[in-house]
Amino acid sequence: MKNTQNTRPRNLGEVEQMVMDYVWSHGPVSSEACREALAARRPMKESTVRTVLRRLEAKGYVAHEISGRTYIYRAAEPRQNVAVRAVKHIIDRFCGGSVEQLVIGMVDNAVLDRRQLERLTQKIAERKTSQRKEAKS
Amino acid sequence: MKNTQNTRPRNLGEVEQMVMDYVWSHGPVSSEACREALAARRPMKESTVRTVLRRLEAKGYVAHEISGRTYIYRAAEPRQNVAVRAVKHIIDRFCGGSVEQLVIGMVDNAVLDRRQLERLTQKIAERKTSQRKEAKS
DNA sequence: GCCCGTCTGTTACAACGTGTAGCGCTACAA
DNA sequence: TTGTAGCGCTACACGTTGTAACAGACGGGC
Repeated sequence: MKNTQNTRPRNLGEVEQMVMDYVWSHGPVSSEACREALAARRPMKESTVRTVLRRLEAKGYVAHEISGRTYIYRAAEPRQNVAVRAVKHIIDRFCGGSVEQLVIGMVDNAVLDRRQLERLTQKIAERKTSQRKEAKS
Repeated sequence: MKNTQNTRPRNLGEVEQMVMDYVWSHGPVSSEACREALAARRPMKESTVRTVLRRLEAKGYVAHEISGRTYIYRAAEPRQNVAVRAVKHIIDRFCGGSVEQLVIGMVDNAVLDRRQLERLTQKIAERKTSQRKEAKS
């Protein structure tokens, strides 16, 4: 419904990931701001950053608005959504859609423990009731 | 502890994925058997399949044993483990390790519903008690 | 013992993704 | 008007993946 860009949830490269992390953490940024912020860990020319940002936009990860003459990039989607989609993809790919097997595996691998799961179940129960209106995707 | 091959959980390509799916579904296979099985959906030369299999082995996804003169490939790890590791990776990368946010997001995105989660909590409770012996990685 | 078919190892190559960046054009400020 | 900040376009090197040919080795039948 909003898949204007690409159909495949392509992974991000290392630099792309770094940039996205920054955009997600600190709201809207200009390419220069971004470059400066990452300069310590990864020195890049400004044009490099811009290219990355542009590619990220092509992939649908960010969108830009223009402030004066400067492009201000902001995340198109919150981090969490991307994570969820990525996980969904994994589930489809590896588990044939069975989330259960995955979650069980997560518990077995100590990624998730029972206590967390219980808390989650609760939190989710709340959410669920407060938003059961929309059921179409 | 057994990371003899690579450190990064590189993604599989499309064909690699298909091959892995086959290996995971049907136990140990020869490259020829694999080729034949996938021929319908994707015709490939036998040498192509072999290359893919060899690369998968280099990546640590499969291992081979020799039967006569033929290489028999088998999955090095069950599907589920790979899925879990992939998810773990996503969690680290996107959620700063917070599984909760992710799972909540999954529910919000209808990837997981409360009923499933409840069932899971139960199943997991069982598992947990029947294996609390091992706590080391 | 020799030849053949079968399997494997090696090598190649094109397409694509990603990191990195230069160049030139435009528009605003002095 | 001219300098300069900021953007689009283009390029290129490198690694990954899909695809495959070719050559060497080995085991079996004649």
